[in-house]
Amino acid sequence: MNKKRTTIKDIANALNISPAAVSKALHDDSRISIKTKAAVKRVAKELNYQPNHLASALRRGKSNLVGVVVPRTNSNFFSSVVEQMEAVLDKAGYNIIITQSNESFKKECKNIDTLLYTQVDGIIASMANETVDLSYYEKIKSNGIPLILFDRGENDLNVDYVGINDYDSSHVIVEHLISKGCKRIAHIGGYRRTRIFNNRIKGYIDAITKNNLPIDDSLIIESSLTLEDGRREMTHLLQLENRPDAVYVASDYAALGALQVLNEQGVKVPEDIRLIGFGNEPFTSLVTPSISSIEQHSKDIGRIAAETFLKRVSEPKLKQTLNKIILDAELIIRDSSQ
Amino acid sequence: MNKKRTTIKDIANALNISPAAVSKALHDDSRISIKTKAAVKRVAKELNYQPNHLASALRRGKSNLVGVVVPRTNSNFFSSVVEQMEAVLDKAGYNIIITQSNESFKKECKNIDTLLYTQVDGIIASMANETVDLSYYEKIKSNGIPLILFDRGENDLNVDYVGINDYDSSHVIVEHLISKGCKRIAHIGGYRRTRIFNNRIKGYIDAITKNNLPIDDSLIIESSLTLEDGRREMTHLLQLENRPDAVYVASDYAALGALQVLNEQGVKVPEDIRLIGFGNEPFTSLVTPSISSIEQHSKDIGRIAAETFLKRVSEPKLKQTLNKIILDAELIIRDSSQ
DNA sequence: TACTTTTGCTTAATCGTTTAAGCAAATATA
DNA sequence: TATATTTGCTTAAACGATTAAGCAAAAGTA
Repeated sequence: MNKKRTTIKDIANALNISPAAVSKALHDDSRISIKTKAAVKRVAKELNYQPNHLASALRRGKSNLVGVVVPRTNSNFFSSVVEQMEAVLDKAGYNIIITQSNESFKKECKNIDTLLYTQVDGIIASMANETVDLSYYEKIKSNGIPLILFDRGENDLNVDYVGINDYDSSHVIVEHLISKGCKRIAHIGGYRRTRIFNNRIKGYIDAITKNNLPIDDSLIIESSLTLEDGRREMTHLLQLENRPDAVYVASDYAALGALQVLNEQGVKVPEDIRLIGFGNEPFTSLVTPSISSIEQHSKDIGRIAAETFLKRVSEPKLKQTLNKIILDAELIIRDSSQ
Repeated sequence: MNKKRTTIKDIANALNISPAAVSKALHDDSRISIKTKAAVKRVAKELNYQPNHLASALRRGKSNLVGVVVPRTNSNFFSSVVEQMEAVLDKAGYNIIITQSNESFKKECKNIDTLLYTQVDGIIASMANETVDLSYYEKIKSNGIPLILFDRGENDLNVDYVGINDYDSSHVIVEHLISKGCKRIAHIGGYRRTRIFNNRIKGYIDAITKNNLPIDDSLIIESSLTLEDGRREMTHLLQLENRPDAVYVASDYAALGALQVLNEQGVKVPEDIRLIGFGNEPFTSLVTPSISSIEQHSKDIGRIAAETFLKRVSEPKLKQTLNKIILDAELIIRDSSQ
C-alpha cells in the first residue's frame, strides 16, 4: 500500500538509531553490536527493504556493473562465453549488462555509449566484423575503466585479450586431413583484414607448405563466411578442373552451406571430399553427415575474460598494456572428415 | 591525465555560473539564455563531459533501464524478440539489461533480484520452464514497476502478456496434415502444467475431433521437448503396432531429434511420416529434409512487449490488470510435410 | 512614471547511501 | 585510582545531478 520504498532511514526510525548505524549494520561493520545488527536485519526484512543501488553506486563511485558487447547473442559461442562471464562475475558481486551489435559498427558505438552512460565498472567486448575505427574503444580506455577484448580483438588497442590460437588450429586441421590421405585441401576463409581470419589463412598456408604440399591460389578463398557464401564458394570449387579432396571452412555456417551443395550434387562426404568447419556450433553434430569442427573453448574464454577484468579492478595501479591470453583450440572429429 | 571525470560543477566553474544553470542549459530549459546554453555545450564538449547517469537517476527516481529476463539468449526466437525490444525502447530513451535464466527457476529469481537492485524502471520477462512459484514475480509487482510477460506467461499474475495463439496454431498444423491425407497424427508436446503447451495439446485434440478423426491417447506424449526427448519419443512411436503417419512436435529441437531417428531408421519423410515442428528455428530450414514449423512472429512480440511497457510508464495511474495480446502464428511449410 | 511581467540566473534542498570524524560510555591497563 | 583503549553509536558531509523557490534586472504595460 505504501507508495514509497523503504530506505535505511525508515529502518533507523523504527529502531530509533541513526541511518549511519543501519548502513553499517547491514554491512556487518565491526563497530556495531551484534544485537543492533540482528535488530536492523530483522526490521529490514519486515519492511521488505531493498537497497537502492543507484545511491550506493553514486556514493562509492562504483556501480558493480560490467558491460558486455558481443556481435550476436544467438550464436552458441557468444552465449556460452557470456554465461561463463556471468558465473564468474556474479561470485565477485558484479552484474552484467549484455548488448549486441548485430555486426554493425554503428550499433556497437551506440552500445558503448550506453554502457559508459550506465557507469559500468568495465567493458568486455568482442568486435563487430565491420569495425575498423577504434575511437570508441579508445573512449572506453580514456574513461579509465578496464577494457577486455575476446575472440575479435585488435593489437593496436593495447589492452587485455583472450582468444584461441587460430594459427595453430589451422595446422591441426590441415594435418588431420593429410593424415586421412588428402592432398588437395581448399580453404574457404574470412577476409584477411580481420586478424583472426588472417591468422587462420596464414596457418593454413604454413601447414600446407610444412607438409610439402603445393600452394594452389585457386583453393584459397576469402568471403564473409555466411551460409550463402559457403554455398557459392563450394559450387565454385566443384567447377574446378582439378577438384579439391578436402575443404577447410573457417566458419560452421559457411561449412553448412558447403555441405548442402555437396549433398545436392551427390558428392560423397567424406569419401569424395572431406569437410571441416570452425566454431563447433551445435548444428554441426545435427546435420548429415555431422561436420568436424574446432571447439573454441567458449567457457574458458568467458571465464578468463571475467577473471582478467577482476584482476584489473583489484589492481588499478597496473596500467593497461597489450596482454594476450591465447588458448589452444580442439578439433572435434565427426563424420565429415572421418 | 585528470583522474576525475568532469561534472556539471567543473563546467559551472569554467564559466563562472552555477551548476544549476549548467544542468538547465544542458536540458535546454527555456529560462536559460541562448548564449549561455551555447557556452555550456561548448565547454561540456571541450572537457569531454559525460553525464553521470547514477546521479540523475537517483534524483529523478528513474533509471531509464528496462530489465529483460529470458530462458536463453541463444535461441533465435528469444534473441530476435530482444532485438526488437531494444530497437523500440532505444527510441524512447531506454536501455535494456538482458539476463538469462537457462531455464532454471533459481537463476530466474536471482536475475529478478539483480534487476530490482539495479533499479530498473520495468521488467519484461518470459518464464523458465521450471517456474511454478510466482512469488518473485509478485515481488516485481509490489515494487510498483510495470511487469510485461511474453511467450511463457501466467494468467494468475494479472499483468500484460504478449504471445501467439497456441491453440489456433495446433489447428492450422493438424488441418494442414489432414489436407495432405494424414489420418493418424501424433503429438509430442510439452507438459500440460505450462500454459502454452497445454494450449497446444488442447488445440491438437479439438482439431482432431473437429475433423472427425479418433483421439488415440498413445499418440499424445508429454515431455521436456529437448532434442533427446524428441529422439526417445519418436523411437517409441515407431515401435507402436499402428504407427502414426504424421508427427506434430511442439518444439523444433525435439522435432530435430525425431527427424534424426526417422532418418536413421530409414523411414521416409514426408512420404511415410510427415513431420512438423514449432518455433521456426533457423536449423529447420538447414536440415534434410527441411522441417515445416510455426513462425511465432518474434519481431512483433518484441515490439509489442516494448510498446506495452512504454504505455504502462506513460500512464502510471492505470492499474495492472490481465491484458493479453495474442498474435496469430504462421505455418511455414517445408519438405517434411510437403 | 509606476506598476506588472518576463528573463536569466542563484540558492539550497533533495534523492538514498556511505564514511570520515567525533564523542560518550564501557572496559582494560598500569 | 587514574589513564588508555575499545565499543557502539551519532553527526555531518559527501557522491552528481535535478528542481522548487527566490530574486534582481530587463522589458512590457497602463
